[in-house]
Amino acid sequence: MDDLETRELRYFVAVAEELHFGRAAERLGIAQPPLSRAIGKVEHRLGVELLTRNRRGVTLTAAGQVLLDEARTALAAITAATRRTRRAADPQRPLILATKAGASHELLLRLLDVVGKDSIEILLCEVSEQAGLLRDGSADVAIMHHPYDDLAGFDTEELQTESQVAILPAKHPLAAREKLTLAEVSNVPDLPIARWPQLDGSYPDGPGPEVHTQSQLAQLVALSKTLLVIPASSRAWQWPEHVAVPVVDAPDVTTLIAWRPSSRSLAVAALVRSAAALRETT
Amino acid sequence: MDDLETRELRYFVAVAEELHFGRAAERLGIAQPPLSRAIGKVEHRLGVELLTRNRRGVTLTAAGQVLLDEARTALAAITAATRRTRRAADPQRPLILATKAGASHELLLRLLDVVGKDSIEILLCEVSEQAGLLRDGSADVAIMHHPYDDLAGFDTEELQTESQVAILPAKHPLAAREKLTLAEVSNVPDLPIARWPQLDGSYPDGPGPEVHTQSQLAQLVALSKTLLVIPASSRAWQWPEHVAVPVVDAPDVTTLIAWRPSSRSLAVAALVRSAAALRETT
DNA sequence: TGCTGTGATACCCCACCGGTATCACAGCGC
DNA sequence: GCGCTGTGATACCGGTGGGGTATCACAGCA
Repeated sequence: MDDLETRELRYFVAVAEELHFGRAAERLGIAQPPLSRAIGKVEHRLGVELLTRNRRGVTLTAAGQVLLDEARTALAAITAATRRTRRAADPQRPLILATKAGASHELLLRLLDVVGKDSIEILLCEVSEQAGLLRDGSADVAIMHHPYDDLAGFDTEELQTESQVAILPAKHPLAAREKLTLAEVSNVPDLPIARWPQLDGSYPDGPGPEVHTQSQLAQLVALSKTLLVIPASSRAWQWPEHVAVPVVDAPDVTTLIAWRPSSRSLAVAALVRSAAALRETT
Repeated sequence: MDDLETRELRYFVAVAEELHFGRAAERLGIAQPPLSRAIGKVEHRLGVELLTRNRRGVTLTAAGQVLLDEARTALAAITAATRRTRRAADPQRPLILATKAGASHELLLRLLDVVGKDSIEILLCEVSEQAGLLRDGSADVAIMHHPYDDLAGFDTEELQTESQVAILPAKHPLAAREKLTLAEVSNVPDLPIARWPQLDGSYPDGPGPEVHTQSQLAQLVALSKTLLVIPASSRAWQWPEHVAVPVVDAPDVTTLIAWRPSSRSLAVAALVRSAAALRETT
């Protein structure tokens, strides 16, 4: 009836993200007039104003913001449909496991050891990307970390629990300490906590540096610009310029294996079983 | 790039559900040849065989089954996008609360009393429909019941916990009992447990009658065809021909209020707060 | 007062969706 | 063996509409 077409969703997301018809059109590989028309038609069909075109630029209305969120998830579902279908048709497809680089490294090695390296493909991703990769069909299972990652909508199995350490520049006074508390690390004036981009791509206010990848963060710690608190097993973080100090009152971090509840894949179930068995033998 | 169009998703779902091009075309309001072409084109683009056309009928391949699931959720996301956008643009929209008819009736009345009847619209639905209504934007919040309903993907707040009762035909010998156990009610030869349709619309095997609405079930109990075990507060079930007997070892049922985690609506948050406050004063 | 950069409008073309007519083929009754 | 029926696929054709170019309207700004 008045469902939006895939094309219209893509077009709107492009405009809403660029906030500029010309650039959005370029990104989409079409000319600007058809784009204007398409967006106008969507607004007319919905009976809702999505964008306010004032002199010098475009802004989202509240309804437009809602549609941006919804359109993104709808598009993810659509690409997931083709991806999962293609993969379902491939007889010897390996499972794809998404995990943050460097996190729970030993556990991952043990898991690979048990299930065999060939039956799984590892997809290394940046912080908190796993949920999106599971959702859009790029991955079948993911290693995630409570309470860091958003587990909403996934089935999970706990694998291990561990304490957290502060990663500090080796030269910093706090690096010599035997142990630290959250209070001590949360307000170090010369090592402000780094700021990650929010869902809309903007950064929260604060004194810390802006980062969007793990390696940036590692670099910034080495440069004595920031500190961070992470699970003890995140070995990839340990540069020579880093020192890890236990944070005694930081909440424990649970490593979990997560998958989509609607997945009926036997291979996923077997992998989860293997991972859970791994936990019990340790 | 090679995302499926909304139209193609709808077409495929229709064919996959009907397993018959002619009927599917009729349901879609188009002629059969364009439908055949469209499906063929999708198969070609994906490089995957979705349907096997053998003499006398069509069947889904494994990949086709995957696409059917994925396409359904993608379509739900698409319709949700327009619905939520329209609702976001409506300044005095009431919240829509989905709930099974008759379940947690008193609690619902108290909630309406607190927040005001005009700020909420009640959407009565059949068993386990709430999740779908939340997902496709038909409802903003839902009253759900653990462990009956699938809470995956939603944020929830517990509201109350209660024991369960067996609903029996008044004339049945077991109806005279003070209390019952799960073992006693689970294998009564003349009152077999009713069978609900599964996700694919088919019914599981078993001796019990097939049902797909609550009222059918209530009727069947009154006719001495089946029995059921439900939360004690489900008052709407209490026909004159019914008797409720406590089932002492049945697991407690928790009534929850559920909403989509991505909802940033202040009204939803306020409603949840009101509901939680209701719990504490009781 | 131009100049620049923005999105909207005017107009044209052709790709593609959907329609009708027809085919290919398998079951089935005789 | 013959039609007859019911299935999905193919052939062809016309109209809608998406995309293109050219241009406008208008606001900032030197």
